Amino acid sequence: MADTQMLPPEQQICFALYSASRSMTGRYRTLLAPLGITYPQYLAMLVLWETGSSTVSQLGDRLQLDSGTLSPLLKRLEALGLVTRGRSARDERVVEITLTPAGSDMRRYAPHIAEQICAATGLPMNELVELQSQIAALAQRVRELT
Amino acid sequence: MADTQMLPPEQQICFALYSASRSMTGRYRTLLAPLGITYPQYLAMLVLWETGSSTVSQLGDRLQLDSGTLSPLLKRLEALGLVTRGRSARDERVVEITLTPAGSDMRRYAPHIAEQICAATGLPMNELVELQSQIAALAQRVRELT
DNA sequence: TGAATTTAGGTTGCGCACAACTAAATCGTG
DNA sequence: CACGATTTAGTTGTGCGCAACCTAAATTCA
Repeated sequence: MADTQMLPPEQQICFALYSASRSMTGRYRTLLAPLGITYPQYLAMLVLWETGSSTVSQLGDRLQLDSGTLSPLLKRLEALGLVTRGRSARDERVVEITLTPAGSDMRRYAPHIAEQICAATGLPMNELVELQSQIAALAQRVRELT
Repeated sequence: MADTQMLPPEQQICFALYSASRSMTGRYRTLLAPLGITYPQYLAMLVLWETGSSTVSQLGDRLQLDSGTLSPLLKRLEALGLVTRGRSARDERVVEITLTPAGSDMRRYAPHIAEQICAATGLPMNELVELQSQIAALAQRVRELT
């Protein structure tokens, strides 16, 4: 267990993740500015483009976010006219988030954004996929420590 | 450029980084709770344990954070009695952040924390180092796109 | 030397994250 | 069926991140 002792932040895995995540989010900030949404809002849109409609807790499961984050975020997407929020008839506890036509239309910009992001990494697609899966596996292992 | 088109968030590199970063920070939250500091505060302490004393902009360069984040963060560390803040005599624009004895003492807990974090990744040290350097390189490439 | 520029740090405002808490609806068991 | 436990969202409060803006001090250089 040689020298985990006092590594500088630059050589620690968590700082690499923290720093890389913020760098990538900054890239998204530029790309998403014309759409008027933030990166976490874009993540919610990605799920909705796939499902058409989701409950708050389904979005929370997909994005690993709780209602304290999602409730105000989804209200902002509603204020932008991209989604509607409404209580389920079957179960009044549940809030269904549904894309509006404007929200669906926005999907047209997604391919261009994804392409720009991949280019920004400077990695070929096969390496990108490999790195992605390693990081996702790491996240899951850490998350599952309760 | 096969299918960057509409991948779900779970298969995108940025979401992996974002999710992994939050998982790891959550782990640090548990480990740092006894010390009463947050992960970003811990990062500042790591730099100060190495240097003894730094200016705000030096900390900003190391951690890639601006004064809008660091100024209030450092005031909180000062309120906790871990650092002192004072204008440089040579250059009145510069604020020097210096460890207090209590701040230096806290260094004793660092090895245990680093060990717990490495264990939480579930990776052997050589793989951890390899992954860290790939992610750090990615972050730097993205950051350097201006 | 004195005006323009640069640099260092701080403030404000907004949007996450997350803990802790609340209210309402539903479920499960006796 | 009753009633306690669980589930679902929302609210509040704190601490980041970051853009935009501000002030003061130092530097440049005409």
